[in-house]
Amino acid sequence: MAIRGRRVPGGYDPAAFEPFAVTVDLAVFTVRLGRLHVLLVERGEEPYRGDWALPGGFVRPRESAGQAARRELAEETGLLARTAGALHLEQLRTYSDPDRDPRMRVVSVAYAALVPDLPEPRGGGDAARAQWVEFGARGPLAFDHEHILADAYDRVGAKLEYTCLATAFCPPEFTLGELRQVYETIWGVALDRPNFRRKVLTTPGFVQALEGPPRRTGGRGKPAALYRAGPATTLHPPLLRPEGRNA
Amino acid sequence: MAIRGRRVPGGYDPAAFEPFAVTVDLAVFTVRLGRLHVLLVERGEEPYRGDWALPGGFVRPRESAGQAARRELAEETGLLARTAGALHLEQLRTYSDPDRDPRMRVVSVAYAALVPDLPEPRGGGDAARAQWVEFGARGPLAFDHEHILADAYDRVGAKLEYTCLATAFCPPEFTLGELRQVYETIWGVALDRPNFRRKVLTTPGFVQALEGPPRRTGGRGKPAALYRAGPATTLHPPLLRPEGRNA
DNA sequence: TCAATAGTGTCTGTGAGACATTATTTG
DNA sequence: CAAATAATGTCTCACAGACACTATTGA
Repeated sequence: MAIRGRRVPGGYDPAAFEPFAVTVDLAVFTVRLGRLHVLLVERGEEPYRGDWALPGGFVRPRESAGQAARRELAEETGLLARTAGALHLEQLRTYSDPDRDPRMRVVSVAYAALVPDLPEPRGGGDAARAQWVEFGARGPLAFDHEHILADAYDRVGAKLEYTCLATAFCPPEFTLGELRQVYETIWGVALDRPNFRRKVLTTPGFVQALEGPPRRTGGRGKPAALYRAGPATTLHPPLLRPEGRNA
Repeated sequence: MAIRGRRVPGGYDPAAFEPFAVTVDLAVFTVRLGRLHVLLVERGEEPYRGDWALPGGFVRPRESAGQAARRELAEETGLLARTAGALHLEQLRTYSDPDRDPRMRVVSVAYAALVPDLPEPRGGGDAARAQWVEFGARGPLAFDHEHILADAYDRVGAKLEYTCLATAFCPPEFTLGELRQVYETIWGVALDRPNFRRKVLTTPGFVQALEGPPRRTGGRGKPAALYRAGPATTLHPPLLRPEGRNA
């Protein structure tokens, strides 16, 4: 209560306060084969040895939490830093319960990241790197990571409604069917195809039709036109999910 | 990179990491006389001596950031802890730039609080307590607090659209005119009175009409019916501000 | 009286939900 | 052929914006 406070005069003494460790935890989502997946690591040490956990690590002395999150994301996915730098990363919130880590006082800044379907993250040659795990398929995670992951999932679902975030799950060129599948997968509902198409195409800047009439098939039916993500970042009006959200 | 990491085997050593201080900063808003106000303190020490800053303080060893924010809110407003406990407090985001405080490494978890028009915060008898300052009336704040305050303002404006948050700015019993003034003050736009009334009254659970026909005047015109905040927390569909939001 | 606010009612345009229908591919 | 997906079109209802109008107070 000395440094920023206005009640205790005199200087400040950093050593007077028990040190906090500051970490970042990442909830990295992708859509694979119509299923939502999360990047997880298996813990090799106590506590929670053998359990799954969110990837993460310490914030270094000269970096911000956002920089630490981006660095960890690049390390865990095995992507080049430049590629990882283009991915969507969003600060979720900070978890600071005094007992969230039994070893010491750790405050963790959680981030959510959305990536298109990437190759299996096995770049560095290190063992025990992160793996894609289907959302909800693995039991409780270590520490309070189950809680963080649930918060991240809620946030992502909510942001799909009023932002163009869904394109972050898609490759650079995608069909409207793939984009719709992102919504359906994350929200867990079926959307009316014609209405979805109308909504997306009439929202200025959401997607851009690719000029050359290339078409790509997603399996059986008629080939679909390709689109790119547009310049817009928010949706007006929003694309609300069918039954009112907000549990 | 030892504690949570899976690459460096062996135990962990807290002393190996430069200690971080963790603080909370509060952006406390209220509406007074149709103007948005923020709770600020004048700094009595270097750096930024004499500048205005957001109230805040250190997270103590055995409390979470949210508990610290609530404690600071009670201290700065001079309210009883029980009263402050009922106020709306929301974690905004965490600010962690390595150079945000020139003295040491401080990571700050920012909170936004919305309170009805309170008496001037002069409870404790201490000097240099927080004061209500009209939003935008004071020059740049100390540290990165100008940035935090701008983020808080954006967040509050956005949350008015899809939550029942506006009632947090009102006393327990309020008129629809007062509620509308909250929106107009924060959004900085004039709203159509009949349409606002229709929207609020047809949103289930937003407000509850008080039975006895008590009425209260807000100055000149016809007395208005009184309402209480309803049980709902979110608005479906949202109450969007006139010109598309999202700067 | 006027000015200001509360409250009611009406019209209209936008947009979303619920379809039907056609087109184009694979098995 | 059937099945699956893409794409277009149509109808309807809900709801928000833009008013007009009445009611009730204070100056």
